[in-house]
Amino acid sequence: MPSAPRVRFAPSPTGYLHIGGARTALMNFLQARRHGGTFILRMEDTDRVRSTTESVQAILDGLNWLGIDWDEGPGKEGPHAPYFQTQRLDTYKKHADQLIAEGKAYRCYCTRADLDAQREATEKSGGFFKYPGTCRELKAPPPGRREDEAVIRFKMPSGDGTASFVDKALGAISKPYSDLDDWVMLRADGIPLYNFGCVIDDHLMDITLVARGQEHVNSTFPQLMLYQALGWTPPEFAHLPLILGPDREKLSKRKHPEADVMLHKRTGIMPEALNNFVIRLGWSHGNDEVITRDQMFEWFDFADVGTTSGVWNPEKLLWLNQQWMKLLPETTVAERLVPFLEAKGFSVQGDSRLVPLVRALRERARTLEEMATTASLYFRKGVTLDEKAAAKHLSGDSLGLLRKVRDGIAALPEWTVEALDGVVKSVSESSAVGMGKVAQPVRVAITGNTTSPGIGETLLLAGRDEALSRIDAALTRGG
RNA sequence: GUCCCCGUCGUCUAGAGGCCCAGGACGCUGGCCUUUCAAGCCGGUAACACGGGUUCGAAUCCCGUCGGGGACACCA
Repeated sequence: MPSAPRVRFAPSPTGYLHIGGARTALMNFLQARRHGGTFILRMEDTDRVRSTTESVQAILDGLNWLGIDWDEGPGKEGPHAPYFQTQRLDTYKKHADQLIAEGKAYRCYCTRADLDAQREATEKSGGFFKYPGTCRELKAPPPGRREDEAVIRFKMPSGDGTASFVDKALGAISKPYSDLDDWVMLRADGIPLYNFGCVIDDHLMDITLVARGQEHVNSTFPQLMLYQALGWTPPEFAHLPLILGPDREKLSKRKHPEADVMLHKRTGIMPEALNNFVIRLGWSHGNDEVITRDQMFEWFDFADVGTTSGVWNPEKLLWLNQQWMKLLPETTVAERLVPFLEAKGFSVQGDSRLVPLVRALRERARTLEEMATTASLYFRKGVTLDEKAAAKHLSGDSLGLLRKVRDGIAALPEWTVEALDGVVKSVSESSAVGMGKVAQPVRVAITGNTTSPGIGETLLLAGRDEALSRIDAALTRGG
């Protein structure tokens, strides 16, 4: 490979950023960074009915959230602008005209209705439809038809050759010409189809390596034919394994909600974790699991990409997310937690308990959303006691112990985890009972339940006033 | 249906002929730690799809079978 690769991600803006697309983008981005190359973002917005500007924005937002930065593309006009295919129409026309002039493409006047009928008939009889070349040798429009109504088709080379290429991920792949047909390059309105726009742009943008999902391996063959017809050297290709849903079918927007990158943001997954998870689907570096961005830059190479499709594993994503919550600075996690708490109606901006909260809860939550849910307990006024827990821990001798703890902590000049724990410990010792016997009633009084961080932390998190008031309420209730 | 690609624990994977009666991770599970719950630590569970070759030797190479996925548009 040339020393400075130029790679690209070319999504079609017909919806949100898909998880598979995000991984393709990530890998291309990493490849560029690792080898000092350039990463280009190009919008293949040639599907007139489905492409929307909202989708363009959604894709940009998704990439930004994941920290995947492009060097050339929307908002970063470079030497190969524009980066929207619908703004490059005259370029496509020029090349199409050239191909027609050279006899390598031709105008086709067949109507869609005719073609559809033929296709249906062929398929009904069990075959697979190939364009029969009806208009291949036409010199002029049929009677009553005009040139500007025609689509332009690529003329496949005749004979029994074989198209082949060496894929960086899959190895040698080939397909006989006889399996290919004369495909449409340009619609009558001048808007290109995928195989045409893609090749023209990849070449003009000096792309050296095309890395895309495996669903594109078959379209590589007609594209190769086009490079040949144009006299251009094709780039290298790397076809990445697919990401499958739990049903083992290709992750799709329609059937799999987890295909939406931003859904994960909303459920409290962090970008570090999502990138980490997704890069490990189809690629690995020895036994490494938690991988930082810098390590990705250092290690990633398309040569190490696998060949087998991977199934989406939500459990592992969750595990990775927790690993990342423990790895990232507490303050960073705290900042990210704020919106989730605000969504629950708590204004916590600047609250001094945020960082201690993260410290206590990140070992007990796998997502920011989960952490926020648990954290709500400490921002609310009062608490609802779980009946079973209260019956067990807020009765009899326990209440006496709880009272002693209350008196001890109320007398504390300053609330710190150490001081608070110290009170519980001394009550346990002076009363000659185990720590659990003392801590559990306090825990139930504060959280309403039997599980929480360490008892000192729990008290601190609740805050002096709220903690005392909850204990009083428990004492009152218990008689 | 045709073509293309793929096939190691339930899942993600290591493995590029002997280091593998197959290693790691998630999950599940036993234990330790412990004021609860986690986290952490230690241990367990579980796989080379099948059949033929090639070779002194195959998870690794070849062929076949079976299985899975993908592509077959004036979508990308």
